[in-house]
Amino acid sequence: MKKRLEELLLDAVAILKSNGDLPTELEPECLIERARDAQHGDFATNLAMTLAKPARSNPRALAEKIIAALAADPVVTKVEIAGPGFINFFIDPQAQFGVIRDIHEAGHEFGKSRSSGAGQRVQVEFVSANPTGPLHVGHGRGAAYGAVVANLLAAIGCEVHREYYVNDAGRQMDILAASVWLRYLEECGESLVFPSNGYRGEYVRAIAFDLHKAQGERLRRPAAEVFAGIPDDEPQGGDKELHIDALVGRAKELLGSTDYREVFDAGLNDILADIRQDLEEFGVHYEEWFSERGLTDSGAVQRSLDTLQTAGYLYQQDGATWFASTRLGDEKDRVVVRENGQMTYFASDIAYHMQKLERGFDRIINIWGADHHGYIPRVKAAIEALGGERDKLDVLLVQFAVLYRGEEKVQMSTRSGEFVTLRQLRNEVGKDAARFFYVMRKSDQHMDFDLKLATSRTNENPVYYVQYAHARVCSVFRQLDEKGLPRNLPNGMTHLSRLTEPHENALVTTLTRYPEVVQQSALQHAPHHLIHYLRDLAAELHGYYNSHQFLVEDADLRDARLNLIAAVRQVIANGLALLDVSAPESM
RNA sequence: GCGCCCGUAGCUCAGUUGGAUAGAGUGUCGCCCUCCGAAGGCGAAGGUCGUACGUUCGAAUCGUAUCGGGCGCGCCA
Repeated sequence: MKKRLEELLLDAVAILKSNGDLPTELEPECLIERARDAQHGDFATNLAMTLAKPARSNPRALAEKIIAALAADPVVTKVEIAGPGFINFFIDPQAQFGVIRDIHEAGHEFGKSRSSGAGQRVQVEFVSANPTGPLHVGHGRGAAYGAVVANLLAAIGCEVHREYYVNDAGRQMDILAASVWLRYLEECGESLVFPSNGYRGEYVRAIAFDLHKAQGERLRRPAAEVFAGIPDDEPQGGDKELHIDALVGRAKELLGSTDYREVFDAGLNDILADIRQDLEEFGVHYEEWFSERGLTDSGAVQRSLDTLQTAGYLYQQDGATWFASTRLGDEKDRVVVRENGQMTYFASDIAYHMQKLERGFDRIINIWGADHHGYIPRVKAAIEALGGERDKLDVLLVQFAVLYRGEEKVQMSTRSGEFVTLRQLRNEVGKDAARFFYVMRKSDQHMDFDLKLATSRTNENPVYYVQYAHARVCSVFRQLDEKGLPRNLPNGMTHLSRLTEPHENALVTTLTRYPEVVQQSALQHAPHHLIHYLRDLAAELHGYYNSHQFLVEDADLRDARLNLIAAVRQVIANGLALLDVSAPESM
């Protein structure tokens, strides 16, 4: 419908150009918008206002000329000029009823399109939390957001590749390995002081317990030997970083590389398996789990550095190797190889993005916690230095959610290991509410997540509100059966013109908006638009339900109304499916 | 100190990329079940869009300044 109006307008502009009323070189950006207010008709354009200045004419006069040049269309019942020069279009309500047929025919496909995505290969990397412990509620928002963005992109025709970057190398993982081993030694009966900077969570003990069961005392070393000559920990007046690093070194030394790897992998595999299961249960699926360690093993890291070297972006200073990212818009240059010869995390990330480029994605989307925003310029710089286009990469930032239980803020502390995990959240509020709440707000905005509200089974809860609309339609159809009334679907389609109530016209208009909403949400990576739409649609359904009886005597009207509410049910189900929230038949 | 994000109804948030009288939900108050599910609906009240200049036909939206809040500024990941 939008397109149709745009064509009408462009034709009119062409006529005015040939008349000499408009300069021929003018390229109008034809913007048709949906009117915000029903009084302004269905669609509006500000064309006359934007063209007024170059045409050296006043907007309202120009608008009249445009309207005069406008070809007649049976669908358009009225065109009028309003306000400073808007042209408002009124659409014949009957003309929109086709959407009910469309929805019925397309079913769960309704709302999907191919035009804007057009087979683009898009990679979406999200969550990618270090496998050093279970996912917490902060990761949950990134998980829900990433999964829905991926669904939305797929719905507009993109070929989506969902990926989790596994940070299975690096210092944090070594610290985890050391933590597991020390807990294992305790399991063996050794007595020791656990490092303040180690991973103190209960899950580490569990891993150590299993390790002890599997390996017996084989990996045991006397605590005295382990701690001999290790610099003091912070509580003893030392440096906790030096302390833990020395313990990592000692573990490698005493265990040897094979056994150390055994301990390391025990931690990694156990936690990764937990994360995978957690996400799986949350409805988050990946095409690929990409290993950081694999980048080093395959030589990709070295290769990416060589590329930068040849391109002239690397230099030596203070014994380290630096990437001259300032030349590509970063605030300072970054170290890629440390003085001690070790690669930095950033070096792996350069290699990872090189791989992303090499794999030929048309677009690369990274979803990060908002606290990483300072990291964007250097990654974009790396992409450019590697010969890629920096605009291929979109970094979408997700702010952390602050949890509340009613008025009361839920305290979280990573240090003590007593943070609220995603699993705990799911157990408390359920998958549907968790997913809905996480994407209800604009992603780069702080949000308050009220656990009490998410679990409440009342009208305050927006999840139930939308789901209830779906269940309510299902209930009507159950009633139809119970009353023994027939339903004739084709008959309803031929009598859609019986739908003349304002509620019905409004609902039909809202239904025609759905594909636009999906498209807009996808292109803007903004699932909250979809949520708002679903609430609007549910609200209109509830309003309709309260003021009109569907199961009326008049079979033609009844069939038409049933087709309408069935279409509403379908669209709600489709929207909830994109969110991966269930659409229950009864509640 | 520098950089990025954010200040909209009592509270939580939208605002279609510069458009028409700034909108929802919730809370408060008043109504609506002999009727397909009241987990619902209808109505009322509630605003100097942080503040001040500026850009133009027109600003919550763009620019500058300022106040307030968050985050980031490692040879950590």
